[in-house]
Amino acid sequence: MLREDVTAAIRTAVFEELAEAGFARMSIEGIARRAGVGKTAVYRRWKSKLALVLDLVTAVAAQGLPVPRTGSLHGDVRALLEVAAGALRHPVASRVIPELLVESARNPEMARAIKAALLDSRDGVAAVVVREAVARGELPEGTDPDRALDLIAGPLYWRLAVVGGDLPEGYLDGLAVSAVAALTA
Amino acid sequence: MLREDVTAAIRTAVFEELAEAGFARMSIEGIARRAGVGKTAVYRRWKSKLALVLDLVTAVAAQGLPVPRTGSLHGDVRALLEVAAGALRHPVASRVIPELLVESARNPEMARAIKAALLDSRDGVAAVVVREAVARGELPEGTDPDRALDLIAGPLYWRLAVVGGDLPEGYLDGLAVSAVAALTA
DNA sequence: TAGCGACGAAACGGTATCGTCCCGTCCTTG
DNA sequence: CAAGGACGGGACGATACCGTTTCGTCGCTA
Repeated sequence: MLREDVTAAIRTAVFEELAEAGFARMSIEGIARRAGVGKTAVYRRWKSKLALVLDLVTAVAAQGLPVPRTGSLHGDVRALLEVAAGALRHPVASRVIPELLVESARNPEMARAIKAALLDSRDGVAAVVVREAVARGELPEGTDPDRALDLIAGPLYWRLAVVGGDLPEGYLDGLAVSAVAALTA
Repeated sequence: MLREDVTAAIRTAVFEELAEAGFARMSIEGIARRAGVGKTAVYRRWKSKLALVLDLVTAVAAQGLPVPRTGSLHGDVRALLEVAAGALRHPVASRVIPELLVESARNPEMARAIKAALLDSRDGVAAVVVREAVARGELPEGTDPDRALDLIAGPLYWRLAVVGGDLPEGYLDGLAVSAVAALTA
């Protein structure tokens, strides 16, 4: 039986290595070293670096994303932004997520896993939010959920993950208002 | 005297390697191989991989960005989006830009160069556009140019560079309208 | 036409990681 | 208390780059 504490130590080490060095620079040896574990323990569980990361990503994806149901488009958007900002402000996640997104441009398997983990679930959430807003008459029929996600997630991702900017007091509030205005324009 | 055709071949090879393998995986040997050149030719010009890429980035940055002056906020935003979309649709640039942005999260020197190349100049452009829109009365005084850039560039970057989506007919037009609505909200 | 210098190729010793294998220890289970 | 198995450690040959050096070729220029 594989020891669960060893498995957990490896998982943690992978996230840290991924944040610090990135997927390309990350090595099995480095992971084992950081986890205080033999290489054997890693290879006993996963057959490659890619399989390891893919496993972690899908594990995170399985948790799913809560769908906000605040009763108004603005409320839903605000809640979505709050969740996204929480993730992107996490010092490890904020480096791991862009790293994996860039890596997935070169790796179809990675792309599939990442899309399932972040985009589809988030997209699913966006689709639900849009559908309910349409039902309430807050958005015109035929509103594209993908485009809605662009307008909601794009500015926040750009600021937090791309430019590396901070998140001033009240920024999310203003962004929610702007996103709703953009959606209804 | 260093031969200019050799230098050009190396530059081209760097961009291609950067797009294909990424900064971390890219090697001087690989660059020389792709350029059909000896390693010596590369080391004769640059002292490291980082110096090489930094040099290319600042060279691109030196070209600067045209400031749109269409006379209206909507026109300026639309023009900005057009320029950005042109860059992000280029098959090499669309991979190189996110790659370097992610790399710059780990490399202060890279971060400085990239910021100067893409963000500051684009930010400068955004600042000009915002200032003129304020002067025309299209935007309230005190509008934050950074936030404006988030709202304009964010959705497009998210779609083209992060999610890897396409650019449907008329998307930029709609995005320009949405961005203006978001700015004036 | 003679010489200088950049060129491509290739070899150098050095480092890092690969994935595999073996060893001796320790914990758990039966 | 005996046995099996996962453990950490480390050696293994193989591969890929590192940055440097040497060599012979080729194209300028004086």
